[in-house]
Amino acid sequence: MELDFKIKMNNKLFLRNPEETTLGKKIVAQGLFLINKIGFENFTFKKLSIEIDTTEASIYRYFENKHRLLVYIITWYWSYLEYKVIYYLHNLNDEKLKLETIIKLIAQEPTTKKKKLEFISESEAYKLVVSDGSKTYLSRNITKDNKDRLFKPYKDLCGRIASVISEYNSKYKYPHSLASTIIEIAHSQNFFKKNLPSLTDFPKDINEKKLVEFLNTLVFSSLESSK
Amino acid sequence: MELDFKIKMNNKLFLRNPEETTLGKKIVAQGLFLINKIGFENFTFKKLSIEIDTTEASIYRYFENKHRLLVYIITWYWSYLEYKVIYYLHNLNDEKLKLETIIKLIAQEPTTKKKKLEFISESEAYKLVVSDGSKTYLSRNITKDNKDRLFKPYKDLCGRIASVISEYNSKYKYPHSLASTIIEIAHSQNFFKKNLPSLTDFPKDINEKKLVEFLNTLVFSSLESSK
DNA sequence: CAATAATAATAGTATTACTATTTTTGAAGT
DNA sequence: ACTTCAAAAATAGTAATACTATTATTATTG
Repeated sequence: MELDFKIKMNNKLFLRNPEETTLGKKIVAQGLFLINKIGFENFTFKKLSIEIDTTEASIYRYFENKHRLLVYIITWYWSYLEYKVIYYLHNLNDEKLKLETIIKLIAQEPTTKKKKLEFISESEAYKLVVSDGSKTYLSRNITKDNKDRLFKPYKDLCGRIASVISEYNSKYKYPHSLASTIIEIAHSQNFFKKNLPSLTDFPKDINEKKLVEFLNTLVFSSLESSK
Repeated sequence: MELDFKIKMNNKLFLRNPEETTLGKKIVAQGLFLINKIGFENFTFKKLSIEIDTTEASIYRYFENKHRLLVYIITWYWSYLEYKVIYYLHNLNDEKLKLETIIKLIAQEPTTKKKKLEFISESEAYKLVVSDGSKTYLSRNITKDNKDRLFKPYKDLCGRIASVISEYNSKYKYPHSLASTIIEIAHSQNFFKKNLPSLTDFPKDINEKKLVEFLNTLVFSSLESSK
């Protein structure tokens, strides 16, 4: 697959654009690894600064706080995923196949490939989305963050999925809710599968096939019944 | 409604049982209000101690940290909700009606009534579940917390709902995933409705009627299609 | 009513989350 | 090559947070 595009990040997210310097890229890329390793709650700029051999204050010159770094990475992932959706849907004409493709893209953990252009690892970003993605909006700053348009990539992705849903069945009344439901459930079921398996019916070791099947039933029977 | 029961809390949750003392009950009840007011991230035992006119150290004698207090309240809510489910399903024979009742109980914010026996406010607990409920398990302690059986009430509730699902349609392959999906989506859609309305199709001011309808379609069309 | 156990308050400490100030680096002009 | 000056990063802080050890107070029992 060749994805050739440039993700434009919201500049409210950072104090200094991390893409522009070696240190900035290191903060984001290694920050992502460290958060996944020790958990967002335990993650501090101090620990990251030791890891990448710089100082706390230098990191603060790029990001206001660790929450903004989290939103930066998660937001990047939503934009990246939207591009992937555009790319994979490009040649498809069947609306059902389009939705099935979207569900797979959201629910399946990407296999690690050596990143080329991007300094952010896709598979690490997917892990972070599953374990900490909802923390971006489950915060007291949500009103301000929303005004700063930080959730635009997530809304754009939902909006795009909602359009495909409406094309499949224009009578269906809840395309946006169904779109956000697909995303949220794909991630929460993946999380439960790994950590609280009794809340699911998926075997822990196996891949996401059953989850994809579960989501397909959920989505298509809803959309069929209201045709 | 008369619910007459005693919720038995897991004693791994606290260092000293808060139900046994006036101070303990104040910590939980007022803690819940304060978390809802300022947000879990901004909440500290110091701030709570000022609010209820005691000291930080006294609160630490009851709860190891603020995360445990959060889990205490959320866990209490799951147990309370399971009792409510038992109570409301008691006289029902129709399986469809049972599931519809469950969906309503989960999705509708309870109207505040003066609590009698319980020192925890049900409607405040519901608000907390919507905004911070998932933070109980989205933490690095999940493996240890799970071993301490902290998520038992949530699992029990899901298990009970899964049973009703299986009774309605014994062929359906994902009763547990569907049960946890109902709970997670009811709360995340309620949260989005309030904070990021473009991710839903529900008008902000109106009650949960449309959300209930959305969930009903989702659940029953899935269950019908695989009969 | 003294002994002792339970409870809570005082007074700490280490870490976290930042910020102000100083130093270093590196490019531009002379 | 050498100064100038601005950008970048490091040093050295501070206030708040998340706890803990110690001391004091209160309640209970022999």
